[in-house]
Amino acid sequence: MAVDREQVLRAAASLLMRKSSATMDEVARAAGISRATLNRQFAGRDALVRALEELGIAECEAAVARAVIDDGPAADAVRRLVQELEPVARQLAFLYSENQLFEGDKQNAGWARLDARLVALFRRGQEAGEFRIDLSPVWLTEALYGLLVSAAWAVCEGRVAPKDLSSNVTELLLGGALRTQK
Amino acid sequence: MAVDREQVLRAAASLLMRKSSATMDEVARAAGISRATLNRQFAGRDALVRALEELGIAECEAAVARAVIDDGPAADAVRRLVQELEPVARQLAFLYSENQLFEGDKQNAGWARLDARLVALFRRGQEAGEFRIDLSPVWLTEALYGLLVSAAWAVCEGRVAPKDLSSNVTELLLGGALRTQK
DNA sequence: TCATTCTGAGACACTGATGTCTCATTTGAG
DNA sequence: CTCAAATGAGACATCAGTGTCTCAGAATGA
Repeated sequence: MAVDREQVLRAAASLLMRKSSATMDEVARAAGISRATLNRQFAGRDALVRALEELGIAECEAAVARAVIDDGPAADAVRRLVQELEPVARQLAFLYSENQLFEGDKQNAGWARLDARLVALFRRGQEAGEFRIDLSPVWLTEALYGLLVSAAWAVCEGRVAPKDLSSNVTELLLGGALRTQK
Repeated sequence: MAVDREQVLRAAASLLMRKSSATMDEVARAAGISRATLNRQFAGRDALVRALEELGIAECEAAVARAVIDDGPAADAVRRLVQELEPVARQLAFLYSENQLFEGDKQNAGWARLDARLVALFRRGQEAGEFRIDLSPVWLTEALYGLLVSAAWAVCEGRVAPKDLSSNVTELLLGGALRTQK
């Protein structure tokens, strides 16, 4: 028995990303368990979404850790980061559209921690002369999230090849669309 | 009397962007009308969202037309486009998270028309040697949407100044985060 | 083997949103 | 002013989703 809690969360994320209005019954069926068991694991839909958020944050933080973003050139750090973040992109896309998470006044502090890490990375790149200074680190952080989510959607709809996801995000974020002579 | 249908739609968009789970009653109150009248104007929540989508598409197409994206350098066309698209960004952000719109098999053809226009713009830029060719026009289009939505969110949460929205999107999309010698 | 624990299926009541209706009131045109 | 049209407020039934419960059956471990 022993329901694999994490597997349930992954199935839920996968379904909810495509259909955020999915029923608890649909979520349960997608996870291969019964609605009763789903309710035993997560006390209500809200708790499920919160757990999803918690898992997403944890995986993002793990990705940040693996990418060792404080070492070496900031541009390379961004490349590693996006690479590591790629598997989390789908879940991020769901959480991104779940703005219910951000309207309460008890937002998960994990996002602030993550933001701080990324903002620090971009600021480091600016201070090292790698990144332009007319775009604020906060905006660059938001843009990174946004591009990641957009790319996940595009892949999900078959408009972009999965293998191109990470390079697309990285190249656009760092280099932009214009041709430049480096 | 004569309820201003468009004003109702704008109020609904403004509310639904922040709280996509808002009740029809809340929407009505936000628009300054009664729930009965709201239901007289839009037969059900679904019809309301569809009308919102229709309005969003129309405004985007109007913005595209005003930006005359087929004239002059593609980069300048993108700048004009983002400038014109800025007022629609909030509504776009709502529609972007309303993935219910895209799961049915009767998607609004307006999106395809818009996509085609933008894809053509980026392709033109590539053929003119302005844009790099290792990022597909489809991806650049998705990235434009994504950055616009991210920026709208960032502004909405006070992380980015409203006046910087358009330049942030344009600069990042075209030039990227790296410092380059042009 | 037995006992414990967990699961699945179904039934149940409850809640909240929705759509519809009525009726008094207000608005605006003629 | 007069009247038709539209609005607001409220009541109402309906419905889908939810959370809880029970019970039988399966899995697990001693």
